[in-house]
Amino acid sequence: MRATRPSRDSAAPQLAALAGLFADETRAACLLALLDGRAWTAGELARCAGVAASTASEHLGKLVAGGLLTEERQGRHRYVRLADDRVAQLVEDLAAHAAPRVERPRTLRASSAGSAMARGRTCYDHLAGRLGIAITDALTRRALLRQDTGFALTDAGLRWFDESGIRLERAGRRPLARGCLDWTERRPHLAGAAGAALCRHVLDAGWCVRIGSERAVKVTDTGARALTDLLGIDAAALP
Amino acid sequence: MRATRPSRDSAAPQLAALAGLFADETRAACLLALLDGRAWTAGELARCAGVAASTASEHLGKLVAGGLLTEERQGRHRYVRLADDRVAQLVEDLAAHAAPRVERPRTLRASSAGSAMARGRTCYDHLAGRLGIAITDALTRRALLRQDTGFALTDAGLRWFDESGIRLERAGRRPLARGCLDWTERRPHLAGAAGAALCRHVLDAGWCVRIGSERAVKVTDTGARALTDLLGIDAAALP
DNA sequence: CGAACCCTTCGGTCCGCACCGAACCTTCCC
DNA sequence: GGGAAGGTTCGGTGCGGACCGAAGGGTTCG
Repeated sequence: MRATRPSRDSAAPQLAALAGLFADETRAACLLALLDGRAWTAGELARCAGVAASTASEHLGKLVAGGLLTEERQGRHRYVRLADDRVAQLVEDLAAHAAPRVERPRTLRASSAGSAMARGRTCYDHLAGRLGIAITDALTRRALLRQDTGFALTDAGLRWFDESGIRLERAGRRPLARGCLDWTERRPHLAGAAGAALCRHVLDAGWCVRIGSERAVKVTDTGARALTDLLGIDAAALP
Repeated sequence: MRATRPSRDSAAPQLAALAGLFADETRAACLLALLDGRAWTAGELARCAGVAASTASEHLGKLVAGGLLTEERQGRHRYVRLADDRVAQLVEDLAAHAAPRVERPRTLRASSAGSAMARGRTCYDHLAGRLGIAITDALTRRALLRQDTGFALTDAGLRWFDESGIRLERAGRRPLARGCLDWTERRPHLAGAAGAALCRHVLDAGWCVRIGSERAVKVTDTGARALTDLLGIDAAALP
C-alpha cells in the first residue's frame, strides 16, 4: 500500500482515474469511433476495436460509469454515445496532442480512401477537414469570425447567422464559438454551438450529404452554390 | 495477443499511450504540481507525491520520453517542467473535467490554507482564482475582452494592452486569448499569450507577490491601486 | 414454441507495471 | 580525499486489469 501524504491532494486520483479511461487501446478506439457524434451499438464497437463482445461490454460499462458515455437501451441493442460536447472536446484535444505527425499516405488506395475524410467530415457535431477549414476561413475573411485575438464571432457574424436563418442555441454554458484543432489540416476550425448549428443546417438543407455511413461528407451542387452566395467561397476551392 | 483489425487505425494506440502517462496517481500528482509553471527537482516531486526517489525517477523518465516534460540538468539536480503551454492546457482540461465537484473545506485550517489559493494563484503562466476571475470580468465589463460569442480580445482590448505597456507576444501559434476553466470558480479566466503577459507584468510590477514558494499570490497595495486605475476593479472586491 | 441474435456475467489466465530497497554513480562541500 | 546528498539502475514482489470462452438472460422473429 502506498503512503498517502497530505500534499497528494484529492485531485490527482481523480485525474488519474479519468485518464485511465482513455489509457487503453480498445477504449480509445471506441471513443475515437464515437467522435462521429452518433450512437453505436456494443457489437459494432466490439468489431471496430477488434475484441470479443464480452470484452467490449466491460469497457463500455467503465466508460458509462466514468461519465464519458451515455447509454440507451432499445430492445436487445445497447446504444452508446459520447455524453456531451465537453467529452467530445476532451477526446479531440487528447487525440490532437497524441498525433502531432502529419501522415503521408503510402499507397494510392490509402490516399483516395483517406482523402474523402480529408476533404470533408464531421467532427462530433461540427464540420472538419478541408471543408470545415474552408468555411472557417471564409467566415474569418468576411470578418464574421475573429481568430487573431482569440476565437469568437463578431457582431457581424451574429447577424450573418440570423440573416441566414441558422438558429443559434445560446442557452446553456456551451461557448458559441470555439476553435477545434483539425487533425488533417493542423489548424483550428469552427466548433462550439455555432459550429454545431452550421453543420446541422448544412446537412438539413442538403448542402452536404454523408458518404455512406461514414463520417465523411461531400458538398452537393446546391451546397456549392449556397456557400458561394453566402460566404463567397470559390466553388473551385471547395473539396 | 490481440488481433489488429484494419479499423483500429493508428490514432487509438497513440491516444491510449498519451492518456496512459496521466493515468497514474503519482504521475498525475507530479503534473498537477508542475502546473505552477516552475521547474521542480526530482526529489521535490518524489516527496510531493509520497513515493521513493527511485519510483519518481522512473515516472519522470516516462513523462520526459512522452514529451510532456522537459528536463534540465544542473549539477546533481534534475529539474523538470511542463514542456509547453499546450501540455499545461491538457493537464488543466483533464483536471477540470475530472473534478466537477466543489469541495467544501472540512477544517478551519484547511479552509484558510485553501482560501489563499482560492483568492489568487498562478495557473501555469497566468492568473487564476478569484483574482484571475476579477480581472477577467473587469476586462469583459469594459469590452476589452469578449466572452459572449467565444473568447477573444477586442480591438479596444489590444489598445488597452498597448497603452498599459504590457507587451503581447504575437509570434508563434499560441492563441492570444483563451478561456481556461478555473478550478475554484468554475468559470473561465483569461489564458493564452495575453493571460501570460498580464501575469508576468503583474508580478514584475509588484502588483502581486507570491506567498511563500507556493502558487498562491496576493495583491499588494500598489497593485490594488493600479488595478483600480486601469480596470476599475473595486479594491474592496479584490481578494 | 423454438431458433437466432445481442448482450452480459463469470472463471480463469496472463501480462504489464507501480513500487521498494539496495547498490552505484555523480556532484558538491568540508 | 572523504563524506553527504541527489539521482539512477536493477532485482524482485505483488496487484490490477485486459482478455477470452462458456454459460445465461432478454428480445425478436419465424
